[in-house]
Amino acid sequence: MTIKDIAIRSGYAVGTVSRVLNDHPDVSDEARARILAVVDELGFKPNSNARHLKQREARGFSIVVKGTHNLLFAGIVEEMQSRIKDAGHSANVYYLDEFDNEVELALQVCREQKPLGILFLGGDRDNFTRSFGKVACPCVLVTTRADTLGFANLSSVSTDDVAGAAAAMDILLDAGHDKIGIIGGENSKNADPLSGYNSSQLRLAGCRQASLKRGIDFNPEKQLRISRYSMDGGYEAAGSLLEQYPDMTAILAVSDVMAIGALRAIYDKGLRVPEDISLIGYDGIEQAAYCIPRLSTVRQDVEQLAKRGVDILLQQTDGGAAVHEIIPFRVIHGESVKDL
Amino acid sequence: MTIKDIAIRSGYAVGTVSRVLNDHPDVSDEARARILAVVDELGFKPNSNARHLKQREARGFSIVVKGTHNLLFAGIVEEMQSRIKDAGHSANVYYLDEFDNEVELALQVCREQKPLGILFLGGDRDNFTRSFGKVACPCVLVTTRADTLGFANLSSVSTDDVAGAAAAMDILLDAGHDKIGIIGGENSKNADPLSGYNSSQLRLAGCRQASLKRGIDFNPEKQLRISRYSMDGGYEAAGSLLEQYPDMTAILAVSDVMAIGALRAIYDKGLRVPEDISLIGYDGIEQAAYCIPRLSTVRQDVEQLAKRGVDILLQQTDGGAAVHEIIPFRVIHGESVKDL
DNA sequence: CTGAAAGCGCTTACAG
DNA sequence: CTGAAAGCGCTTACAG
Repeated sequence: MTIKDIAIRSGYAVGTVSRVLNDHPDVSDEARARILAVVDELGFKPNSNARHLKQREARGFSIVVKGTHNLLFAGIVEEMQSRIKDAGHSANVYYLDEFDNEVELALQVCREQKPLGILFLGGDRDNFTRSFGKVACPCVLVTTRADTLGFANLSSVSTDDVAGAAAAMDILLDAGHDKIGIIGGENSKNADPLSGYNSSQLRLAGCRQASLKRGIDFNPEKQLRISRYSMDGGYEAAGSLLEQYPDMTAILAVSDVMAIGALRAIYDKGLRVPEDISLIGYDGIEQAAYCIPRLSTVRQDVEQLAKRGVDILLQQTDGGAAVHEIIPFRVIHGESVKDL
Repeated sequence: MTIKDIAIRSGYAVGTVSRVLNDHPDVSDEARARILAVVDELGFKPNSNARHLKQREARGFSIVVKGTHNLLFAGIVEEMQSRIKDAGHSANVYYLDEFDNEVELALQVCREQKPLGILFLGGDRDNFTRSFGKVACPCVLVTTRADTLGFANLSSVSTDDVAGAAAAMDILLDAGHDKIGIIGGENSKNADPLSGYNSSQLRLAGCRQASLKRGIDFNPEKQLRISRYSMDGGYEAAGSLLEQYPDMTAILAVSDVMAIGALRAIYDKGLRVPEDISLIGYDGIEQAAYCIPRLSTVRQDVEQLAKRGVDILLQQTDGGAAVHEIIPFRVIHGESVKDL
């Protein structure tokens, strides 16, 4: 069934049907009523391929989510969708694998859907450097800084990863720990885990800074393990630390998911959190609060990241300049850190 | 940039370019090489709107996932994607909200993408009854039975929810528990939680059967709470049970996610699992194994569900008849159930 | 093996 | 306010 069937059945031309379907103002009430009745009766749905193929004007927003299973992003997406809807717009969400190229996907979306703007949840700096120049619409990168990328149509809303990780580290240091194992997150293969702009790299830099500031040596060889962003990865990494760094008294993981894995690894070695090993995560996902013991962590402000991301995108769509905003994090004191 | 640009630049006609792009056999090696070189040089990507609009023959498979955050489905999707790829096909994944209509989405996908077949992860029986008749391609419903729906093009691969829940219940009963609180899952509003074909309804039926079989009364008023499929929901439901059913010694939740919430609720009341309250979940998601204590649960066989789902779909695509297969579940003995 | 042309189902100036 | 027509970027019989 096509628009043509509706035209025949309603006695109007296809152009008029199209106008009704698109809420075009120049249509008589009579035509609108008649056509909508037929559309309803036949259960007609326009073919969006044809629509997008022809449509030149941009409509709706797109949200590109890097990492299907990312629990932090899951919360942000929901919040964004409802905010976009509240602003009277529609939103399409695209999920891609953690290791796929989000900018290439965005390029395709631009070509084929012509969105008013795009929100990126997470992003790999290299992908942006390489291909973002070809994206024309306003975009906001959420949870990752984009100020140093220097694109005029790319804003960002993020948490200060360096400061956040330093704050997490400070919790452990303040509690008297100075033998701290650290679990970093895997980025693009063979990148230096300690320098660079990806979130794990920034967080590890924060850990090191916090250490050095107190005159405590930071020895990656001994203290650091790199892991996938998964419970399984955290489990392995913590296991390795527990074995090879026996006088360690605390572990910091740069994501809660890995911390949850570490928690179980510690128990499986016959140790307890926080009695034997203190533990702190990062992100502040819902699950952290359901752990036993409740996980101490640094919470990224999901509501604000979503709200400001959408606000800035809407603003930029109206011709505003790119903005780079830092949203404050919050330290969550759970039950997983013990004073020495 | 369009196929026309490639045609001009390569000196061939658009038809030939299209043939090369679609791996059509009737193209000279010379033309193929020249055209691919230009495509590569210009970084051309065909517009899939135009492609799908014109294309009559079906290509690729679609996976429709009901519930963006469903951790059980997440594992299945990954497995399916790799199996479809191994079979030399492509797969598109569509995620929708738990409360959106998956069959309507499938209908749109059929109209616009013309897939060879569709895998549904989760499904609401009412939606299928109402609209699945309009879906023409072979489909497989995964994790939910479809045999009683009676559609010739709809197979299913699922776990026996009644037997699985009865097995979970038996673990508690065998351990000597006879005052068991039960957390059911929310379906379509104001449905009877105890009769019907949705997974929670079937699982609750299994719980009741297992109870009655031992001559133990099943009193929904006292024993049953209905909850959203979330940690938060499980937390609330368990809290309510703990307060209003004080001599309860065990809780069964029809999903692990709710069980994780219940676990924390029990601790927050100053009680311990399994010393004071035994706990068992359902599904066997990865997280259950990371809980402290490790969660006892009934595991759905994710690999087999994915494998058989894909196999049956491929088979049906070649003209096979609809098949309804039951995959055995496995009882996982964690650390969360104590013998009384 | 290749080209020219019709057409997929829409939207959108252009007339009237 | 409405209709007739061009055209979005592809694919696919149909000739040759």
